[in-house]
Amino acid sequence: MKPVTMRQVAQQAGVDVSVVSRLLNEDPRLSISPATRDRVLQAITDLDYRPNLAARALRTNHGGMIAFVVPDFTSSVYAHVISGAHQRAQEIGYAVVVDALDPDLARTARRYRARGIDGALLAGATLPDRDVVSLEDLSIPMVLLNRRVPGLTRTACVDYAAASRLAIDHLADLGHRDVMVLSSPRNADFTERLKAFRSRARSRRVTTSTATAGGISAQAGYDTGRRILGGDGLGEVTAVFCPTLMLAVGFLAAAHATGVRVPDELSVIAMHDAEIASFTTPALTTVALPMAELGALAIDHLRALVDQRHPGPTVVDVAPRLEVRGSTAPPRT
Amino acid sequence: MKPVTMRQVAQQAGVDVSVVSRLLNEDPRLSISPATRDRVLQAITDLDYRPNLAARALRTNHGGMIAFVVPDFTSSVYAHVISGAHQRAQEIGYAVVVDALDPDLARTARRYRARGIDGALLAGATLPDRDVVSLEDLSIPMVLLNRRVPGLTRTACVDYAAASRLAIDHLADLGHRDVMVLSSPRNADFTERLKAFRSRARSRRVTTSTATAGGISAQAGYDTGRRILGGDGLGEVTAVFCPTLMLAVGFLAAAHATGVRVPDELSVIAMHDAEIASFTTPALTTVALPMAELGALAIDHLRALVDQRHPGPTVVDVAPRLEVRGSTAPPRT
DNA sequence: CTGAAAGCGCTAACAG
DNA sequence: CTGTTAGCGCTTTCAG
Repeated sequence: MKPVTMRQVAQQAGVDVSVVSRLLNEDPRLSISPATRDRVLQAITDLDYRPNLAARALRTNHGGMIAFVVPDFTSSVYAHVISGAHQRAQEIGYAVVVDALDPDLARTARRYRARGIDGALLAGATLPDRDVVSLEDLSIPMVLLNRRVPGLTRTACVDYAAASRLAIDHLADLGHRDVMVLSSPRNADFTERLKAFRSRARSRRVTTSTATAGGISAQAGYDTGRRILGGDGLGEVTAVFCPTLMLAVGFLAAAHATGVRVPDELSVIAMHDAEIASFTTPALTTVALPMAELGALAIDHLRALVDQRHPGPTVVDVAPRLEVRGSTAPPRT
Repeated sequence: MKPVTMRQVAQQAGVDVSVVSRLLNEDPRLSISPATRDRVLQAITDLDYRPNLAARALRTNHGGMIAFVVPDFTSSVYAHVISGAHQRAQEIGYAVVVDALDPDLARTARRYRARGIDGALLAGATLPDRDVVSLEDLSIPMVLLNRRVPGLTRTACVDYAAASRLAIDHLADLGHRDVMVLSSPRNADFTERLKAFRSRARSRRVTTSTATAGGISAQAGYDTGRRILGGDGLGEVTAVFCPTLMLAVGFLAAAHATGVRVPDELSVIAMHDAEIASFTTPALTTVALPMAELGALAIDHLRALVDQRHPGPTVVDVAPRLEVRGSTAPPRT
């Protein structure tokens, strides 16, 4: 009934617990005879022994857990990130705790410390810059996801520059010269991708204008769409870039509602890809980003910090991919 | 730098650690003078003391964590459940670990036990019945989500009977007499809602037929839609019931692709609601279910088990709600 | 009403 | 190459 302890393993193998412990932790300066080693290993499997992590944590201040912190569980943006993170964490023996974002990071870090959580991945799109720059002196390491802040190395990002290149090049190649981008002041992680987008636009001699949306939801996209398409405001604009998938879904619905035909009158392209993009009408052209890899690499980054190493900023090395579907076409002449 | 220990608190307050401990744990047979009590409480806040949960776990075999186990992180079905579960867990001082489903529940339970995870919530739609019935004799308690198995009390479900009543009544009131339901053999949790749906249909004298889909994804819905709508197979059917939202999204796209007009020629209604339902064309009529409450009540159920109590099956008491949108209308005469 | 003391299962420094 | 030992921070029984 009660779980097997290391003591029992040692007894069964006829050695001391310290031998078992050092074998399990691969202590480099342990030289063990193959015979006893085998006996210990045998005992471990025979008894189906599992180390008690609470005891280990008590001893080492090292609980073998990382936290994944999100501002909102219901926004599915991070599903793929967490999936990749979980898988990698599992491989290196860490468990993943999910938690809601508390703006007081110092307090959060202390809470985690007391729980045996060794580090945290932060989906901190809504945090003010000033809270984020002081990530270095928290009581546990934290890595910021998909957002860059000057002077901060504790970040892991996908390659928004490459993604923006893909999006702009696609539009420019189709002949678009005037693109509107949706923005959201509340989402600090947009700055990254919008900056990259605008910069690439300049080099392709594409003019960009900006419309402000009230968030990242489909509703925000819809409202913005109604506002823009409802008036006479489109002007020379022949394409719209949405920095988020749901924003594009809402925008598309607004286009439908106002009778603006996509892609005949207006092209729409979104950053990020998910199943839903294939099932809107028209299906959405998107730039697919390697979010699972982001999660995995963020775990590696965090683990390095936990092990007292000092990695530079992580940028995911898997290339973004353009998914051309029905929402983009050459502009009407 | 190092976290404050109970020792320091005791020292500061001029008492023994055991007093602090018993105060913190609200030991019933501790009578403490208000004066010392206050001194201790003061010391705790002054030093910003936080109990070391690893130490407590070691002592009590009780880590203050629960696991939320899903077959797949990227399917967003459980976002609201986990949100409600997390909130409730937080309120009672539990942390939530997320994990991927491993069909070997006994092994999982032992792994969790070694980690200080006190119990688990199981999104076990894909588990065979035989694995699920023996939930009672695992080394930690587990509660099955949204699925009922005869003889098993460790479940927490929303009220699919009420939800089905809502769906059928809506269709029947509109005048539909012949409804097709989408099913999926791989998803054992469908049986519950489909049974409820068919039973209510009988009492409203609505005929039901069944089409088998290959899963719960939009792609599955699309493929099924193409198969059904592409042929000459609709017959007398004037409405389709989808037991999952994404299935309906895909089905709608198939209707569009095959030129079947929704809701003029065919009504579509889905179980479960999410933002996307408002932004399809036409917008989807759905039955919204209280998934966050399900999460919260599942936590309560699990906590009762952890505390050695024996609750009966949990059924969420918040009523489902019909969200009438554009995808349902009276049948064409 | 409060203190002393043992020990949960494990790690790591040191001794043999 | 292996054993001894001293705790990590907390809970809990038993004495005062």
